[in-house]
Amino acid sequence: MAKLNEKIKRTHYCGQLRESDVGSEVGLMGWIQTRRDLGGIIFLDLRDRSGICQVVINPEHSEAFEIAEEIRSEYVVAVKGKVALRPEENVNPKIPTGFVEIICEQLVILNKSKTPPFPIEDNINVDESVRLKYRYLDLRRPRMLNNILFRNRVNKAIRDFLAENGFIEVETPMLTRSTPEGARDYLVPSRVNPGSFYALPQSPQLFKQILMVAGIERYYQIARCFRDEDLRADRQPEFTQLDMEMSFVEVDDVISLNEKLIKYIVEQASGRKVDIPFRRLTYKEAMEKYGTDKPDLRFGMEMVNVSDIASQSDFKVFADAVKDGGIVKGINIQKGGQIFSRRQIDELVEKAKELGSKGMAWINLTPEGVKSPIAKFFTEDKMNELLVRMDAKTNDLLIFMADTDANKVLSTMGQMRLHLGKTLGLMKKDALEFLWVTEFPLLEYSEEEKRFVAMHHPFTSPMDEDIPLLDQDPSRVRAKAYDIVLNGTELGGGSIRIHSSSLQQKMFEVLGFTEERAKSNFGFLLQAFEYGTPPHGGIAYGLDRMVMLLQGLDSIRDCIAFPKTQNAMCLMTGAPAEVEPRQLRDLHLKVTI
RNA sequence: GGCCCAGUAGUUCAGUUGGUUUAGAACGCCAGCCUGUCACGUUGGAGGUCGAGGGUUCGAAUCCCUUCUGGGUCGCCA
Repeated sequence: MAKLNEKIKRTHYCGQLRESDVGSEVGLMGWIQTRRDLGGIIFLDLRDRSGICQVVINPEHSEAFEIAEEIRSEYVVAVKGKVALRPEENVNPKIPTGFVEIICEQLVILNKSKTPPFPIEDNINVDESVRLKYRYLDLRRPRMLNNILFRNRVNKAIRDFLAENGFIEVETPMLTRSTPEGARDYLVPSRVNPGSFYALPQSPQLFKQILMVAGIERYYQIARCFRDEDLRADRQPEFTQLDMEMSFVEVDDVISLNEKLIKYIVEQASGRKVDIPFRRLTYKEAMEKYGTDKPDLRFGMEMVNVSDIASQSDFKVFADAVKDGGIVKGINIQKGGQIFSRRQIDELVEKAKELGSKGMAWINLTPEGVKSPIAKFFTEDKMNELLVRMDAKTNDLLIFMADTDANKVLSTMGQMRLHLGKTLGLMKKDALEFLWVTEFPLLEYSEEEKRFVAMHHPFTSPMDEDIPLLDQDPSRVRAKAYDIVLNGTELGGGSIRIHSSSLQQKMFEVLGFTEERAKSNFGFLLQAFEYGTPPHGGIAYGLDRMVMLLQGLDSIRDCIAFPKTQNAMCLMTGAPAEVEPRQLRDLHLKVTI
């Protein structure tokens, strides 16, 4: 094995060679994708970060030829040779470099490789655990490399845009204090302070607010965050947020700046156009029309409230639901009567029950007239009124759900809408339907804790006109909070914060914090707020999710270089692992299992 | 914590009514031949504690129990 650069200097990247390079003397370095040994002539496909090109070794160069006979997959080699145009009949149109090849003059093996456990190529079907164990090989695959490169472009676009707009990147501590509320913390024992623990940040929330008090005015950070909860395809225990905060802003300022940011990111990283401003829905509208706070707007099928008409029918299920304070909602599946057979409609009814509904009524508006098990309960007038309300046209299929629990109807119907969207192929993967959801409730009642908890977090500002309701009816207070939704997935969320220490104390009061507890957990924030806090607000994005969605991936694991498994383990390093007793002693810890 | 799916050569899988099986195939790997391949071809070869442990049985990859691992999902994720 020769020293690097002893004989060959790298002059080009494999994937960039074109017909215009024909005749030039090049030095290439990379990995062997494949060797095709025809006996009297050997072809090597050489791969580097940029792509693949073919190297030809003729027997005239006996030294190189002997070396080429030894070469195996994933050997690291250096090649010196001349770029030549391939004879017409030997062009490979499948690769960008397929018109040319390197006539090898010198070949050096820089390093050997064991046979990889799986082929380094796209479209492999290999168990993810094998890929994770050999992540360094998995990342060599073009598709994975492309995800990493894409993510890098997203990060660069973020930094370029925010720097251009006066934002300052500030790092905040990873070792911080545990706070109540929210997810389970990852704890780090302190050696110097026996019995005390740091927590890894769930988000830099408090620090970024303090930075506003500090006069930074515009902050951002691509921040690693930690939550010790169970994993999912779109959830890892450590993940990355694009976190930002601005002073002297209201909701619309944050939203409009972020629309420009997202437009810039998508255009720079993907080269795709994005129209702004995005659509907006209030939380209430979203729930009433789509049954969720993160509607997928790639398709319509909005829910329609028909409680008033339904209550006047003789159909007991409808009438009773409304009478007992519930609602009846319908969805018009356009041309559904042509798409769904009677048997498939029955399957939809089954699906509705699976989703938690007591049942599902339907009306099929066939060219011959109304066909429906519930038609007999409606007078002709009421049926017509219902059809008009549902905007029903011939061949449309209308479905209805009713319950005394209005929220249950909304959520079940919302899930049914998603099921229909999926079944009917309406969720186009390449669509980008951004949406702001605004005016979230400030609080929600926790049955488990028998008290109000913050829906977003305890520092979210109520809407000015709702502040009086804090005392009267906390459940009705709306917040200056907003979520950004993409294709039915929550991309990020934020709010205008409370900047008055008295309002903040009031908020803790409503949340049932004693004064001592508020002081001990958040005293530093309350104290900071007493020293001239500017009005401020911000937003945080799940960056892994953003990359996943923009790249059309099914899991954030595919855009994280070294992700963890569902058991929160790293199959490559074996983390987490036991430690030496000495380390535990230093930390004053005793393991009890 | 609950539910569901999957663990058999390096990889992807077949084999599961318990016994003609010495557990097969493809790709990969190794060796020979081959001067225009690019899924090279061709001839031959090696390679397995059937995830682990226990049980039932004359006999277990196959049935039962426990457990581990990977994935999905509900709970959880301010």
